[in-house]
Amino acid sequence: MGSTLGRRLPVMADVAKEAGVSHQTVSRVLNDHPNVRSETRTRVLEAIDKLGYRRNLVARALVTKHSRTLGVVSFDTTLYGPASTVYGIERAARAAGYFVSIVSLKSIDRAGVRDALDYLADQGVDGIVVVAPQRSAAQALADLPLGVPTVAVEGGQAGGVSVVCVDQVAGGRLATEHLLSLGHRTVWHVSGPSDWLEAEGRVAGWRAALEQAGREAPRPLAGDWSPRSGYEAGRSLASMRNVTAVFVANDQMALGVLRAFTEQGVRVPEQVSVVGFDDIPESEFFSPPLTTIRQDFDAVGRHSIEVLVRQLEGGPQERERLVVPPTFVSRVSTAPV
Amino acid sequence: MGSTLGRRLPVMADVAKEAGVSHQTVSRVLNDHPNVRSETRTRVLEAIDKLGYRRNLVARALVTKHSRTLGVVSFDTTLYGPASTVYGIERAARAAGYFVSIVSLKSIDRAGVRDALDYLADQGVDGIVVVAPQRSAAQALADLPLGVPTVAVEGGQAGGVSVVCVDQVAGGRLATEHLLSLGHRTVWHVSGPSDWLEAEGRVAGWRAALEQAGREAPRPLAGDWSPRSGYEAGRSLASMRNVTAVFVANDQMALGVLRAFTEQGVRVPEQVSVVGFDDIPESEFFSPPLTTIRQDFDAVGRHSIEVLVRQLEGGPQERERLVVPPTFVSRVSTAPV
DNA sequence: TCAGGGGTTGTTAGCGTTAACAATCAAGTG
DNA sequence: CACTTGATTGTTAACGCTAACAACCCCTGA
Repeated sequence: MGSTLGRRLPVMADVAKEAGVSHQTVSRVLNDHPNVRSETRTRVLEAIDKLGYRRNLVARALVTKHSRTLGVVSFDTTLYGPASTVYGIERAARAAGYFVSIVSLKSIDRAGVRDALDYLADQGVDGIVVVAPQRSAAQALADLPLGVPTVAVEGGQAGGVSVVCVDQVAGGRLATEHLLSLGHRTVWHVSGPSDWLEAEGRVAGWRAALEQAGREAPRPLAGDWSPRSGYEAGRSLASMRNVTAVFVANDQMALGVLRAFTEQGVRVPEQVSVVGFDDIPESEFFSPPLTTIRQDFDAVGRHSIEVLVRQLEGGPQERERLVVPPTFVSRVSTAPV
Repeated sequence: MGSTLGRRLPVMADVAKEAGVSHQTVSRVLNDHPNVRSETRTRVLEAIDKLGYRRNLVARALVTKHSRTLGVVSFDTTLYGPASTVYGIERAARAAGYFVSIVSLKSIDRAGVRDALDYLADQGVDGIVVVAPQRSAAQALADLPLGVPTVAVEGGQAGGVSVVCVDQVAGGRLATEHLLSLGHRTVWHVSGPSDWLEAEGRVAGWRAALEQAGREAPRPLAGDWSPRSGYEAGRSLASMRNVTAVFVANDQMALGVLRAFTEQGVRVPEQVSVVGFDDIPESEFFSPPLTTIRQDFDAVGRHSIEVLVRQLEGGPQERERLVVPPTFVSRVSTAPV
């Protein structure tokens, strides 16, 4: 029994022998080199087909120094925002012919980000996308001397690397101006955690709109993005007499606010108007359906890959900064005073 | 100028020279071989440190035939369930020392699954986790002769491979029995798409509980997991006189049902009781807070990696089938008749 | 004293691919 | 007809690592 079932997977040399050519010619066919006689090409292709040959990408990566793999570092991909962004990234990367290797951090601190980056660099990724919504993550990026092209998503002015983000300030402004245009004296704000750049941007936009209208900005109530923290903020708000309009920094917290108001008998939008942020799929079915600011996470994901691939394939580029505008989504949680 | 700044990354040979040993000894230190004099070891470690050497995992994978990368195929990681599962998988894999490469499908059909699997196999992953909630995906798995160890999550009786899943039937039963115990005559059901195994399991559990109690099962209304489809089912339900209890196959649809009821002036739980499924973070803040069945996605993710790693490192194993029990979460959307 | 054996280290040969260069052949050029 | 040119193919040498084996050390015990 010359060969037991030690069925080794076929390698390039096997194909070469089968087709009666050299392994290099097989390589040429696989890599679409111009100078291969079309007859030879078909012969090779047939051999490949017959043997069920699949090129070994690891060996290829070793010699080319390119793995065609991109790394993604993200924070809690359980949240709708990060999940959608990563989803967009993954699809765009695949469309561009890259694999995606993911690291989800449960907390983003300097050390965590550095570890993740090291981990990916070790694996030999060609480029990295860091979904870096927290200031600390953005900072960690700044002082990393890693030799791999990197793009930051929501990374503020993240040092040294290109950034793709949604214009949070414009979003905050949009929400606040809408409320003001409805005749509300002022607008309260339930913010995200203070070390998140997105939270900061929304606060800035809210404050700017208020100032521009000559209104005083009340003290914002700080949440942590969770429905529960929104609920707690909502209870505070409900107990105050003069609140008629609230801009909540994300839809999940807005849900909590709505719940608190309902419990306290505060009617939305009759007594208080509420605007959220994100436009998660659920918002349309809240009670009442939530007016909110929509972020195009998919576009953010796609753009980040575009920028990264441009850097990868077009040689060293200038740092880019790509800003995606948010849009206003009108539903029923807001009404004139 | 002998060396321009052609700063090549250091390789093992460089470390070897620096430490005055052979490259093989460096390899031995890196791989924790027992027979290395501790003095030599420290010398090598120092050289590694000094040069900032990092082992090239691609070269290593080429010779060992192991990439220490696991592939994950999932469906729409934007949904809470898949997202949480993948999150659990990723963390468990990393803890076990594996990288994770992800492919998110937008629609799961046979061809899509096959492509994804091929794609990952090409990349040289050591094992694959397929989050295969649809019947078609599970079937695709059945007739794949791929040589890579694979585990299916929610894959029903997926042919040939080990499966980790939540006991959907038990969940459906739990929900229905709760409603029945509250004195409701019968329980209506808003189901998920019929080609999803999870949907099917929940229907089966609901039907079994009803039968066991000697009640007739009304015709289930089919949804597609989205809040909108729940909303539509809710409108139908609201227009019917005899509905007092509804088991909805996921929390998002339950939100839609709640919304429809609110619009039609049907009060929950006073007039109708509603039970959801999943226990997403928002459910607690629905109006009213939703009684639901909790799935431990994190545990599912962890277990799938455990099973896979066991297969990877312990040689060929028996097919396993690991079932995670769901739990009942009582809130305010249900009440006695 | 010398054979035997474990601990420690070095040498050599791949892993499967692509890059660089050499070789061959047919076609055109003066 | 010798000579360049371009297309096509083959040969050889890496890429950076680990496995297998060989070599050497020092210690033991007869």
